[in-house]
Amino acid sequence: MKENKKVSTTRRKSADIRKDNLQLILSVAEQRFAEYGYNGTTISSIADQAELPKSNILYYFKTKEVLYKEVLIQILKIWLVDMEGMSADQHPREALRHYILLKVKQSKDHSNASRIFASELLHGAPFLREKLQTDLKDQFMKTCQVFREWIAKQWMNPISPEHLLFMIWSSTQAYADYGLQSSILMGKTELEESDFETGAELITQVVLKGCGVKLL
Amino acid sequence: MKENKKVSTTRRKSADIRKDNLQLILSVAEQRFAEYGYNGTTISSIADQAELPKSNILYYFKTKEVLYKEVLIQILKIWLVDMEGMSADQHPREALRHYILLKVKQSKDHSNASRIFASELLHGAPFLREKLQTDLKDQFMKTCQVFREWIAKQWMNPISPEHLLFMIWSSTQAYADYGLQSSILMGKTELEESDFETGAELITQVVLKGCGVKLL
DNA sequence: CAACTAGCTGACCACAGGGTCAACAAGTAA
DNA sequence: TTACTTGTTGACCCTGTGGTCAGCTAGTTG
Repeated sequence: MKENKKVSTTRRKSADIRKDNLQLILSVAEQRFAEYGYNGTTISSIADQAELPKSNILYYFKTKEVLYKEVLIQILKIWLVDMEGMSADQHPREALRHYILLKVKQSKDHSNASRIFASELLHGAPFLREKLQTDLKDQFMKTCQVFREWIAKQWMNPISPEHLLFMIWSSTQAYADYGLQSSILMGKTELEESDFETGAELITQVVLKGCGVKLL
Repeated sequence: MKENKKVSTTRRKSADIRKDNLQLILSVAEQRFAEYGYNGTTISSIADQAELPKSNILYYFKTKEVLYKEVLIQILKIWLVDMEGMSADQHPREALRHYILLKVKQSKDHSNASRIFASELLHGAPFLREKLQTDLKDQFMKTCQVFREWIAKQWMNPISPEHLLFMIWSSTQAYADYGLQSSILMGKTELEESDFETGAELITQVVLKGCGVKLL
């Protein structure tokens, strides 16, 4: 916004530099952490891929742990927002269909984020413990409450809301976590758009019918 | 078996020593790898927990990678055996119920093994690639074929066998992978026997109804 | 018993990886 | 321009870790 004082080289404001670099580093870090896990990822490798010196990474993120946690926080936000979409006044037919579709889409479009999250849980959530006990638990209980109200309205059979939610989470999440292996088993190099669609549709059908939700 | 020549200390045959130590190391390694992943696990930590000197571990397993692979192989075997249980002449009502129960039980009784396997898949199966493409894929296709025959006999609705199997895998597997987090969300320190039962029952019901399998 | 093999282990090494730091460059504000 | 803040970086350090090795002890075999 300021005038171009001296040379024609693009001058960048400090704030912009900061913002851009933070974003670049977070994005590269997400990829590496997803592929190699926390311990398998080195700051150097992130630096290389981001084409920045290692010291520069450490300038923006004091430690590797701080960087990793930052990545995790971003991911958790997405998770929570998705779940908020479901409310008791919607009919489970639409609400569940929409949520399942959304989760599978997340698995496809943000597979790195999904996988980091899964890996973190798998190893006992050493970095996310507190957040889980507060933020995620809150939303979890709200969603279970929604399920309970659907049951009360006889819109679905009386089944355990907690376990149902686990089932939906795990089966949708699988398209990120095990997408690569699924494709191997089906003899492809990677899952195609249509696989995600088929998967989402199947999960939706099985869940709705399985819960006794009236279709149509 | 030999006489106690010198002191009263128990004399052990070389073969026994070898067998015992291999077993001990594999078992400890399984725990550590499950909890901390491949890169997060150090040979020293395994040595400490097994109460053996580090060098002794390296005496039995030339490298960390060899040890890890050995653990993986054992796990894959269990997976394959479980799946073999299902055949086309059984009715899906019983076969699926049994398989789901079995998988949830595996998640409970062999949660470490299950988690290592999941973690390996999550990070692209760098050590298991070939085995997946051969052994697991074989069994996968056989099982899909079983599903197809059930569909042909109109014992279940015409749905994608591949995706159905993924759904069963992921939702049963979740009781190992995310068991700890599930318990946090439900306000417990760890999942109880009854949680596994409830989970298995819910998955069974949802899958059977969802696939249009006639109950009873 | 002697000769041999299998099991065991502390000392050691090379090196990778997280993190520090001091000096310098580039934007900012007066 | 000057003074100050923010960004950048190579050199450096230290810990931890995978792995080697030489020498030891304990079982095995004749």
